[in-house]
Amino acid sequence: MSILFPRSSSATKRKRVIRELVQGRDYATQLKFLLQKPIGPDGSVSAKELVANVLRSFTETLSVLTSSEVAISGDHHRDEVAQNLVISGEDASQVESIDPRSEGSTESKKGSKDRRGSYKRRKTEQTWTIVAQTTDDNHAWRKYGQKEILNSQFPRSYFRCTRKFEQGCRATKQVQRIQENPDMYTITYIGFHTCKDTLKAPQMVTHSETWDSFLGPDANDVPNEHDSTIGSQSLIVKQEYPNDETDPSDLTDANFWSDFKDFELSNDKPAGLKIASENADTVYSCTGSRSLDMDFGIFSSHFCSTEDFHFDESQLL
DNA sequence: AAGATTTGACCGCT
DNA sequence: AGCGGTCAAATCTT
Repeated sequence: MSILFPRSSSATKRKRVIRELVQGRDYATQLKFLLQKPIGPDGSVSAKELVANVLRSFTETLSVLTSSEVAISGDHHRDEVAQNLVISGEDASQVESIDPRSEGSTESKKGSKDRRGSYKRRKTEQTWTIVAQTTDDNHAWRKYGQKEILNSQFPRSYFRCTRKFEQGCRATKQVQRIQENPDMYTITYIGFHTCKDTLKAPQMVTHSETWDSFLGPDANDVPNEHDSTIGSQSLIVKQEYPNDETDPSDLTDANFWSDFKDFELSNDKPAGLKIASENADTVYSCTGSRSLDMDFGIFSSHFCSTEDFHFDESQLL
């Protein structure tokens, strides 16, 4: 990979660029919010598209910048970045689609120590975290572990997709009660669902049962096209790109999260243009630069109106 | 009986 | 060394 920013000289410059871009995008997000309020059935569409393009432009730039940051870091710094950014091309060590144990297991695993624990950590997997009142997210999960966590009063539970072995779905999540507020859970999703979860998790999120209710009455500005395709069918289409092939109509994550900001804005927040509230009931943060097309189902029904999203841009800096 | 959960063991990573 | 993620046998639930 090529190095776009010489590390020593341009590090601060790079940060500045990113900061400015982030800021600019936030402004565009706010503008978008303003535009969509007095929405005329026909009038504001082009303006919205314009703003969406601005947003996308920022997002793309950020994406390029940040991915080059990955390229720069060929050292320990890499891990830190990798937590936050998608690594192009999956780590070869974790591409197993189906757990090798499930079949074969021909090796002598009984006699001596079994092979439990011999796995590759999925460090480069995209992760995102929410704080919510429910752990239910319309996906079928199978609990596979629980751990006491240091300095944490509540244990952390580990779940994998029930389709892991059937379909090689690699999605996992971790759930932990919040110490300060035991009614709430921190839920960390790791990896995307690549399964067709027909039983519990309809990937298709219908408009009426999700965003409408989520957004409230006057949040009719349902995402479309690049702008924000959350919950719309185009997301489902993107399941055709389960890995990292580039989907021309792909959303970048940041675009995606920007749209969640919109939801926050158009939700229960009074006209104030607060993008990320520190005291939000629900914080949403994301790592990874891929679109979240596999998992919109999780947002569909459980983000109650008091919840907020937060895309933590500071992770990029 | 099959699927889900529990729980101690195992092991990668820092 | 020890934390945390995963495994898998035992147990529970449906």
